[in-house]
Amino acid sequence: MKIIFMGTPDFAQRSLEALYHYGHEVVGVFTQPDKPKSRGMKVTSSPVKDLALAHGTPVYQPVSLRDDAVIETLQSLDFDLIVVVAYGKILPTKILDMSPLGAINIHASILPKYRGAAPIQWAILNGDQVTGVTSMYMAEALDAGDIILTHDTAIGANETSGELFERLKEMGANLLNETIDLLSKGEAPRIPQDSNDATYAPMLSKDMSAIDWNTTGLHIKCKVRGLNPWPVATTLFKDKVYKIFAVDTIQKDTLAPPGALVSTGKHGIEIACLDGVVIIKDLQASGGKRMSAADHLKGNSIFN
RNA sequence: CGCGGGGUGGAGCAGUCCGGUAGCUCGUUGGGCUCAUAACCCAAAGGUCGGUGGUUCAAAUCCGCCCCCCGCAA
Repeated sequence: MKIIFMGTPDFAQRSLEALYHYGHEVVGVFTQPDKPKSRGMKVTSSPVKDLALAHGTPVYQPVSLRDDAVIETLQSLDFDLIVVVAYGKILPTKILDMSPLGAINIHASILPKYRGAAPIQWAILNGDQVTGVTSMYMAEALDAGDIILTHDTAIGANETSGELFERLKEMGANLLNETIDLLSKGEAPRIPQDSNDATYAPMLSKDMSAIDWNTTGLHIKCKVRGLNPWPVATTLFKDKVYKIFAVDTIQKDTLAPPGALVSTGKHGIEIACLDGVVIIKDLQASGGKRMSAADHLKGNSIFN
């Protein structure tokens, strides 16, 4: 099948890789423009672009899709289907209508739950035990198109957003392949979403990093897992900010008020919360490297 | 040239401003104590102080250049 692929981050890259792997003809790739990034503000290209170039596929990086030049580009390409995975731009209906077999999208949740930018993280933040990936026909509204297929998976009790990301990336790529199979046979179902069940997963931000110790241990653990690897849960201790990468809840009675230090040891740093004690196992002080709580305690006595 | 922090025995840190025998906590090894121990006591091994050039009688420390790691901002 002749496909135009639109995507940007590594999650999308994996799906593009699957398209190449299964022998589809990728006639063009759209991805976000190169941007100055990270230390030194070096101009960086997206993972999708890198892979496309490695395969000799033409790459297009329009700033806006509402541009006649984009329409002309698409008209010049011979394709059957548009596949969108984490592109980061809204596709105008004008473009959706140009595709003979339509446009499909891979989304990292079981729709209609968690429409939006950060479905993986919100599934963990909310303490869900199951999530998955969905393929759908694209519609005008955000992630509201008719569903084609879904695959679900259990979320591990200690799984972080980063780890779940890696797994769903694989599942998404496989789901894409199955979906295209069905489409090419004309057997793809079209199941409307019930918008009444829809929930939204907005982009995460640094503003939500601070841990509120006046909540339950389970809640705190979900937050730490969900915000790892970005933006990472943080806490203020003696006027210094610490990034918290991993915690566990333990059964322990304490008279210490939420947020207070209970004890330290090889196993970690124990902090009181609303319903017990949370043990910090992996952290990073400002300006420092990430390390285990035990290592941190060796040269930093502030917790003692 | 976006802003800032840092590279010191295996690990985490101090010492750098005000050059002059490299220190702390943990770990490792050996020994001791103990019914016993991840606890305690004693001892030992282990570092060209990121690299390089310079200043100096003398550089972890001052100056130049380079490499690597981290945070912010995007």
